[in-house]
Amino acid sequence: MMDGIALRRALIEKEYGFLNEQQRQAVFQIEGPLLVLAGAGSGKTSVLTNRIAYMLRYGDAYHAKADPCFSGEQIRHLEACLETGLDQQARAWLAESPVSPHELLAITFTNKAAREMRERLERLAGEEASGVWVSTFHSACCRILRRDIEKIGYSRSFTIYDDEDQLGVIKECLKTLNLSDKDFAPREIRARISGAKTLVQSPEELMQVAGDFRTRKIAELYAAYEERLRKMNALDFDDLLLKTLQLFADHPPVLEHYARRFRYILVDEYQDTNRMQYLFVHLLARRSQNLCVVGDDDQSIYGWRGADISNILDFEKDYKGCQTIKLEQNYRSTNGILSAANAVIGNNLSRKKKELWSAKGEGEKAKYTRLSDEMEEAGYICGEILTLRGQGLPFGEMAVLYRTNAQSRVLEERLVFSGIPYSVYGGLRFYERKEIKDVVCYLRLCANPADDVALRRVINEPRRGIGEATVESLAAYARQSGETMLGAAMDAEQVEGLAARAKAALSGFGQLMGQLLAHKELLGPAEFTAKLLELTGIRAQYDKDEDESRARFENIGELLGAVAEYEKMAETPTIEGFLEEAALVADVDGLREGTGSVTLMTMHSAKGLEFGAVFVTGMEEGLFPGTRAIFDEEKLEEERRLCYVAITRAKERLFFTNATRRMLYGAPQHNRPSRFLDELPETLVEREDRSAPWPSELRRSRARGEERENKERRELPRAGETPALRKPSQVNMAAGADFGVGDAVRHRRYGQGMVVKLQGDVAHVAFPGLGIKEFDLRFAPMEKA
DNA sequence: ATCTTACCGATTTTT
DNA sequence: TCGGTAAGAT
Repeated sequence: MMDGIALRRALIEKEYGFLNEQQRQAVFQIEGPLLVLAGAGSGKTSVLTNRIAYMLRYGDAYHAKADPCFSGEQIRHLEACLETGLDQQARAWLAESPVSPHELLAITFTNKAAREMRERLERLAGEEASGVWVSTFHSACCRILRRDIEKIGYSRSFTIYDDEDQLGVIKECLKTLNLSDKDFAPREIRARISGAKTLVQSPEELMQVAGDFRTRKIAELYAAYEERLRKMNALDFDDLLLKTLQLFADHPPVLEHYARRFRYILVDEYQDTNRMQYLFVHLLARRSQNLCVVGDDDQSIYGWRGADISNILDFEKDYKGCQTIKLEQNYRSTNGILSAANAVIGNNLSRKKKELWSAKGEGEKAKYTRLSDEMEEAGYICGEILTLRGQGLPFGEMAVLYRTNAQSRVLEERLVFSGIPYSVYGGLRFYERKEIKDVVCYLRLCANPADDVALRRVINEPRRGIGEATVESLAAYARQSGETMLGAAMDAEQVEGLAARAKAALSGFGQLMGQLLAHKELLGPAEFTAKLLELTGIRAQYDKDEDESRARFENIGELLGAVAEYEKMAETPTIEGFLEEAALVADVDGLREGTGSVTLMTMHSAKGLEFGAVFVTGMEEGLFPGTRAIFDEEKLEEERRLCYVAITRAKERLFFTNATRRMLYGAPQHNRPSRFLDELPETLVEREDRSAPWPSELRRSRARGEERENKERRELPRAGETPALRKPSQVNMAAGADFGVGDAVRHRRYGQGMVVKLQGDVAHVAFPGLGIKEFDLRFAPMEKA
């Protein structure tokens, strides 16, 4: 007969019998650090949610050393349960000091992941689940900061700036520092500042490590940027984490409070954490050591935005006594697809070895097809899509993946032409639309009168005759009087050097804001927003009989709907609360699932999704892997991981395509097939070359017997006409040197190459590792080497 | 102040 | 090729 401990274990194992051995191990291991290396499609979310549900219900019952001391009657009942399954009674007896919901913190990267986890958890654990903090890094930090940010010198009503707002601030800073946005592209500055913040580097620290003039200037910009943000009581997305770290560092009792509270912490997608996120988790978990991280180093594809893969690779070093569990059984794909994925990723050196397998059969072979150009590629894909549809696969189960968004256009054209329903993922999100952002900025200005960025945006929206010059005078006045711009606008009469008309316009705006602020006190968020639309004239502005106006106002209607929805849901609804939701939960109109259309998206955004059939397009050197990755081993490995992610999205069917010749950014490219294709074993892929010896548009026009127009298209050399007989003036006018086939050349961007073909003004130049590119010699920044 | 035309530059993206 | 932005016209 079993003892109490063994019986308890047996029962709990039975209760979680739907999980595999490794998954169960991960669920039951709740004390101490735990690293779960979850391969693609290995049931990671299931482990995460079941682990939480297990903790809430059973505590540490599986590993508990204390004898449960069951009575004879209990034992009889429980043993019966071993056969029949557990009932409520049995479950209650098994529990061993269950974890309380408020001791749990589960962190994800995206709102979508948080929502999914919360939903699944509620299904598993019911009511109790609502007490668990399931949130993104950013919203967890936001919550912490709303409580205590005053301790580090911000007001609790701080505003969150998105990247567009950031650019505005950076442009302002460039002016103050007298720097040109030509030399310091605002987007680059933003990336550099974000990079520094991600490394938890202050402006001073950046200045200290700055080796060159440029970086020193960037450090100055960073300092100015920080100062501006602080004045405006605003935080950017990085600040949500950074300021939380600062709060923890400067006020240990605050950290103490959360570290004590969150005895159990789970982090999803750990391979994507950056330094700030690592530290945040580390600080909270240092005391309890009950930290469970789940991730897959092979799916780390966000290194370029600060994700530090060594966080997951070094977890075992950081957390002594850590348990590591690998989930290698895949529940998504056929073995053929998994072997392809394993083969590709096996070429990476810095990784934890994993080998995916599945209980599904071998499945259909993957198919690689080489086409002539991107139009042919798109056409081929449409053909295959229709075939698959004919075989009964719904459109909604198919995805076309590409490396860059620019590739989607041609695909879309062909899909429309073929009458295939599709939806493109990516592009402008709801809260980034102009009309929405305008309204949101009015709301923001009402919530935080110091939000000068919002003011600049709305002060002349709709048009009320306040131009750039007026705004700059206002800003100057505000700067020297130490007021906010709104404050300055409210006593516009004081502002010097302004025409009477400008002053009048400014005070008009000031009065408008005064009215709005008064109404804000009296009305609920939804009513207030409606009022705002009237008073500002936004409603009137869009009240025109044009399609665009109507569409934009419809969006505003949706925004009103979102405010009303928020008002219904929130305990104490406020404009501030709504704005926080809008800033952090930007996916009101995310990808509509189950719409029965083919999905077009980048390989990056496909992470976490799955489809019956997947097309991985543009498999070309220079595109995938991209030019920048080819000479950089680390970047190349990240591209390879991206390839792995793309492949593992497929459940049943997998297609690779590429084109001999591709128009990219208006310039024709000739790329060799991607090296990732070479890494796929011959036995796993069926290869077909459908590329034509001539460019397809040429073939088409020939077939139609058309005359080729000379303007854009180049003439092919005709028989009897050699390049040497061409008028010299047409050859290399600007280049100043005569090029011939076989010449070594140096291109400003691509470096050393060799001319392989000359057609009039067009030279075909081969670059090692990059393939052949075509240049118009009259303009190409290229010289003889 | 606002509208129109010439340029430049260009992975990947969430919060 | 496309879109966003900067200088020029009205």
